[in-house]
Amino acid sequence: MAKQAIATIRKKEIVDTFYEVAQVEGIENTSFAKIAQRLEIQPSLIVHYFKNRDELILSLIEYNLEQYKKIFTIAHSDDHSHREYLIMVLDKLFSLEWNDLFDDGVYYSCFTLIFRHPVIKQKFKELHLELRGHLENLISNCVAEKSLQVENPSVVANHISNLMDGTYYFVSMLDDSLAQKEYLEESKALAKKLIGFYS
Amino acid sequence: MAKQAIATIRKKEIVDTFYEVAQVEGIENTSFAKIAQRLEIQPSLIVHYFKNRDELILSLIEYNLEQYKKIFTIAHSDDHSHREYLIMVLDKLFSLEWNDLFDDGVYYSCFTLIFRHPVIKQKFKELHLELRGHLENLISNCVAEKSLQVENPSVVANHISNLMDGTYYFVSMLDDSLAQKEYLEESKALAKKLIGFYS
DNA sequence: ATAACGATTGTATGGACGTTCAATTTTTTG
DNA sequence: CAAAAAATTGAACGTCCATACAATCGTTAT
Repeated sequence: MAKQAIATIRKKEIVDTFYEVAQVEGIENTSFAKIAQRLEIQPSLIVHYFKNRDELILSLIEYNLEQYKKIFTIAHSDDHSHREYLIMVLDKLFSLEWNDLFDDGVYYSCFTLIFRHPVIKQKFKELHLELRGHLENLISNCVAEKSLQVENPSVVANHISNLMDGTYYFVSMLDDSLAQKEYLEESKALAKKLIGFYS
Repeated sequence: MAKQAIATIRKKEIVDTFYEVAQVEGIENTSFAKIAQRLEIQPSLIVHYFKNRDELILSLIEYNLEQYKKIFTIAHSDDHSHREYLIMVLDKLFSLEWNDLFDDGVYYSCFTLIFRHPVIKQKFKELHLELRGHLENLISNCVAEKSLQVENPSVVANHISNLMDGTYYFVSMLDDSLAQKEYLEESKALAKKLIGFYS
């Protein structure tokens, strides 16, 4: 195997394993030693690739944010109108599909780092602004298509995003996934109402 | 001073100092030694009062949740109608006054513990359900008073709460407090709209 | 007044941590 | 095939940590 490939794979392996361990133990309790043990390598090899712990955490965060972003990606086939597409996106946004993409515990743990690390804060901010901009565009498309009447797409995109973020925050405190779904449905209904779509 | 009083004061001192250090260093980097140093006592004295780290963290969380709860407490004088009171509460909920009550960084750090500690999860859940119930009551009072027309106070209380939680989550990524205020205002406007109050 | 008790100190321990560095193995390059 | 470079090992270091424990000091109760 080419060396370049080895380096890339190893780095990915290490970040993945960091993620796995962090899911169970929490980021703050995930050490080089634990990651190395699970990978059956020496801790010093991790240092070889990541130099120090901060760099490793930053990689974890970048991985996390990439995953987060994926929730928005639905193939936009020409079969659908912008309106239909927007509805599909909303259905996905207020579903439990996030769980397949990332672990809430790890995600929120990374998030808390924004309060002490300006660079991380910036990354999170950019991601969220991007997603909100994306949602705004979808709404604007519908307005242009005249399939939707929304006065201020930007504001509505913010409202829906806030609603969504707050709903996930809340349902993460619930153990019953049925109850989670109901709360998500309730919020989704409001989201649709906000764009003037009554289901 | 009575021994009982000393014990109570010391415990409070320790939790307060934990909080202070955690604000700057993060919970995960706040050790017995650091707390002790700031208080000019021996680390072992902390152990004397808290037995182990988990117990200390639990106390921190309880302190945090008490503070959180305070945002809802506004004296309800008889001078105000339920409707006026509700508006006052909403104004407060969507203000930056939370910052005076607790540190967002510490709060979210505590929150992330819900994903690995069922007891903590339960505490957070109860708090939020209580606050949502409280808000629902305020709305119901207005409906009874006939100063508001809301079909389902419970659902609307959830919507407003989700909106609020999501808005704070989002504005914590912003550095500019003016921008924070604008986003909060935007969300507050929707909250008022949701109860049929147009300002 | 003295015995008991809680508050506090001081010291010690063992373990985990991040990181370093030199040595060794494996792969690539010329 | 030899030399260079990268991957990996293994051992070691100093630091900090949570916690244990025995000793002391001060207060309270009898």
